[in-house]
Amino acid sequence: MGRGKVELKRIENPSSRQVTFSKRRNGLLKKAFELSVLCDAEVALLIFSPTAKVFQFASHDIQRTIAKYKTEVGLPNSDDQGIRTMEVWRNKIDDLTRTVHDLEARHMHLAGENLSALGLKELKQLERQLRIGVERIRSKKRRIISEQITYLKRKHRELQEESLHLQKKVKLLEDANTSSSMLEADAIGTFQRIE
Amino acid sequence: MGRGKVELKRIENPSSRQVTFSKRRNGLLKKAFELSVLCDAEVALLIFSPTAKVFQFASHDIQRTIAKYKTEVGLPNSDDQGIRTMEVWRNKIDDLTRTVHDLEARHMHLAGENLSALGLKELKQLERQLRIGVERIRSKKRRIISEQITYLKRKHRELQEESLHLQKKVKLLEDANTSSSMLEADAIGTFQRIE
DNA sequence: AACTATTTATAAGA
DNA sequence: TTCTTATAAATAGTT
Repeated sequence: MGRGKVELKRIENPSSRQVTFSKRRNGLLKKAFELSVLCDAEVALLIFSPTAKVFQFASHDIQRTIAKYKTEVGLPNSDDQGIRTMEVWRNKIDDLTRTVHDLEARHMHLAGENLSALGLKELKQLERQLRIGVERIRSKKRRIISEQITYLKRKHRELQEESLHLQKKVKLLEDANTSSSMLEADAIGTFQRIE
Repeated sequence: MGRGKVELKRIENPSSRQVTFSKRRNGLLKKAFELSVLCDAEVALLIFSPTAKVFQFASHDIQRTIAKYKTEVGLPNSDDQGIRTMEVWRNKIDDLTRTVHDLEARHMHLAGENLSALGLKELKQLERQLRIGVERIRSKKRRIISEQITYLKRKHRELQEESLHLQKKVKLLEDANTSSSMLEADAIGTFQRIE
């Protein structure tokens, strides 16, 4: 409808494409509106220009129309999917929360708090657990201490030996000093290096 | 465009409304298509007939177009909101997971396992904690046991008294039996009730 | 943005 | 629904 027939393909000339877009967009919006009025239809029309501008017509609330469409078409309505995902996550959170509560309760029990709900049997078991724990910790402590003692003894021995060695050296140097004072500087240098 | 001009208002005659809907719907869909091709535009068109039938045209993926529209218009894009909610939940899950790990580690320590990473200081503190726990548990145990003993003693006393009482009753009945056999049935009834 | 020659859409009728 | 056709409306190309 115009002076010439147009081929159904992208208009290459950018400016005439822009003009045509503007004209036809208005026509389309108008016709969408007319359809909705004349025929009592629910219409939603979204147009993005190539330059990413948005134009829209909606005879009713567009959110609702879109939601209705999604339900109607029965696509994996992203909302539904979201709800399912949410449920999975909620379950995960519930699980974790329960685990945390359990652990906190156990922890309190082990700390000897909040024992009111426990019976004699549970208390006995708990005590046994704690005694085992204490024993293990003591044994670990003993091992650490014994290792430290071993280490310190060895260190002590080494230091003693070194001390002895130095003593000898000092003696030697003192002897040398009495016979020749030329060696003194050198000897002191050696001493410092060792220290 | 037609034999007569039409007023822009709902067509009252249902059948002609239906006909007009059908014709104009096709026209609209066609024009939407043409716009998208000629002008390289992204177009989405949703039409619900009054009878709730859906018709649609979309030049691109309609879900994406809708999402794009929502973002563009800056409405509380349900996707974005969902993503934000998800992030909050993810953080919650991370927090809980960390808490669980911490608690499990503490628990293992209290059980005297996995002590390798701990130093002498931590071990001492741990031992102290456990000793306190053990002491509290023992005290609780003692209290329970003492309560049980008290209860059992009382019960024992009560039973002794009851037993004595019954013995007396039996004696009484035996005495009565020798003097009058008319009372026997009644007496047995009483006995059973008490038991 | 306006104009106008043409094409296109469609109302009414069959 | 579909086809036909007269006519309204839209719009391509021009100014």
